Amino acid sequence: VSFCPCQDAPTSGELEQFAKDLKHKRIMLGFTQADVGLALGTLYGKMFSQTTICRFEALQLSFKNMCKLKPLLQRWLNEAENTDNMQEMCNAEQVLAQARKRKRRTSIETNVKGTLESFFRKCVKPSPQEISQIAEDLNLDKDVVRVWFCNRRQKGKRLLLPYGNEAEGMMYDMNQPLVPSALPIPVTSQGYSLAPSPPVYMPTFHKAEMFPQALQPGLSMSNSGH
DNA sequence: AGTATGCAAATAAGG
DNA sequence: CCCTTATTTGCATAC
Repeated sequence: VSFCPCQDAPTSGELEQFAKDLKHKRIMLGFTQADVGLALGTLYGKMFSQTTICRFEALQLSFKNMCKLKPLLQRWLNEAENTDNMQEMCNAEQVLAQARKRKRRTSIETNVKGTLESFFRKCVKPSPQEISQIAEDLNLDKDVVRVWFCNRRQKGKRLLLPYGNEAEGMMYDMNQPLVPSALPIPVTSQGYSLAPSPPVYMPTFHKAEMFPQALQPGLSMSNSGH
């Protein structure tokens, strides 16, 4: 049998409340965001970074993502409030290092990135063999290079995407397929009304951050060094 | 010392 | 296995 990923589909209001609660109690109990992320690892075998916990508390994740993480954090909160030996859970990283399911994020050095860029200019889509070669040359993992090219291609397209304009309306409809009816919003019959691809949660109403990350503030081309 | 954030790795899902 | 598109996550570092 299967079970619905979104068991009880929290409402945006519930999420807001929970996030607020979590943060408050977390601080009361004397834990940092990093502690929580680590504890989730010992609790579920899936740890998270301080960044993610931070974003959860600030409701800066997509609605779906918030729903997915809520149960985990809910459980952490319960454990933590029961004054167990939480301290240990936050330090058992070594023993449960396998708790890290996700591959560690690789940091590619600036100069190496430059080299990759030059390869990219020569060939946007290298064959597996070529990728292996490049990987060897740069002393990187083959998959790291392969993924780099995938992400690079994706970025290329993103920068090329046509954006109508950045009107204040914020009603981004990107590209409506071929729907004759010019309905601004698809109106999903739910308490949560956002376009097909809700980028970020958006508690009340902000104005920025409507776009995932494609829209960059002002300049989006060259990046002045530092 | 924690927490926020920009950029972009890594991953999920359908081919 | 690899690609693409859409998203999730986190390193690094600014705050």
